[in-house]
Amino acid sequence: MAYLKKEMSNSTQNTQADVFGGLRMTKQRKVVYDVLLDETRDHPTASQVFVRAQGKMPTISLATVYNCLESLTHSGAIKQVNVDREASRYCPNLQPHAHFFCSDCEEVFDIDLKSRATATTPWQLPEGSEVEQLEVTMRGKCPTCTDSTREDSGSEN
Amino acid sequence: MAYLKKEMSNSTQNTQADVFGGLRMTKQRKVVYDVLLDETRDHPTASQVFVRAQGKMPTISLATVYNCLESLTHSGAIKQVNVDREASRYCPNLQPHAHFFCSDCEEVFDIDLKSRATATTPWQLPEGSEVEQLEVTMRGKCPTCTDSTREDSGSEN
DNA sequence: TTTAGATCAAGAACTATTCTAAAAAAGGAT
DNA sequence: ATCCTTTTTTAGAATAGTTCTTGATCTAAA
Repeated sequence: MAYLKKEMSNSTQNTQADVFGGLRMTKQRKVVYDVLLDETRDHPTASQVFVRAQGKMPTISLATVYNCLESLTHSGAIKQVNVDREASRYCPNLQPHAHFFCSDCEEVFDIDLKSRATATTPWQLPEGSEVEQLEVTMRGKCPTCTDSTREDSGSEN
Repeated sequence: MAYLKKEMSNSTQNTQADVFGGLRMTKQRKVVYDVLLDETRDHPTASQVFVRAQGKMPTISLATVYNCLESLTHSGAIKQVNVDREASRYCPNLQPHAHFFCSDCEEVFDIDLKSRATATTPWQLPEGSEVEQLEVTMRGKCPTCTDSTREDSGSEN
């Protein structure tokens, strides 16, 4: 809940209005946001968010989930993650990070920057260009799947 | 045409069969590939490739363009580039590189690696993970658009 | 309480892409 | 060359994810 703030308007007392970056935090938006925070943190798609959100609020609609995901993304509360042409996924991790998709177990992992590194470090950017947004996605095998491929046994934890 | 080779089978003489990585180079595939090589190198979408291909071969169909782009991608002759949820774009540059999308002029630029750098350099990959594929896309303003924004004048070339 | 604007819900519409089925083309063997 | 098999092409239908539309509901402020 770290990214939610009470609105501190001085002339009115607020009712429902938790806001994030000027965005009114409605019941539905909160449910959607909570799904991303609460559950397995597995970068769910809109439909997956929808199903989980229905658990908390049975009347919520898919269109609303899309709306909420969009407004949360625009306000900067969450990030939209695209891999190839697959359905977009959503992620509440606001730190700069990359995404690793394991082609075996199909899970998504957040990859952090090395300390003191920036994502643009290895790239020869033309002078004068201004990078506003950067997305890095990797495909491959996660350590667990690399292990189990090696002999099909090796489950040490 | 650097990536096309004549098939060197020793028992048969070949007719149409230029191949790339085992892929038969049919008329249509060649047209599609040539569109990517010949023209403005602007990372066109499938529909744009289709229009340009029709210029060279009026009977070609959109489905075939999709087929060709897919087989060329799988054979490794070209790369598919995805940015957000927009239509896929295609690119014949096989060197490791990132893509920069200018939000002003909407053009796409290839960004090369700094010498001796690799794309994974800044990332803290868990030990044992195997990266098979890496995609880096940036959004922002290209040098030209940064310039012209600064004063709306500055056209020095 | 009224009002104006924001948000929600349900379903239709849209778009890029993939699938299907039949026709055409290509390659190999006779 | 001719037959046979496999690959490729074509055109249109189908699909999936997402966006749009419309009317209803909610909210904050007056």
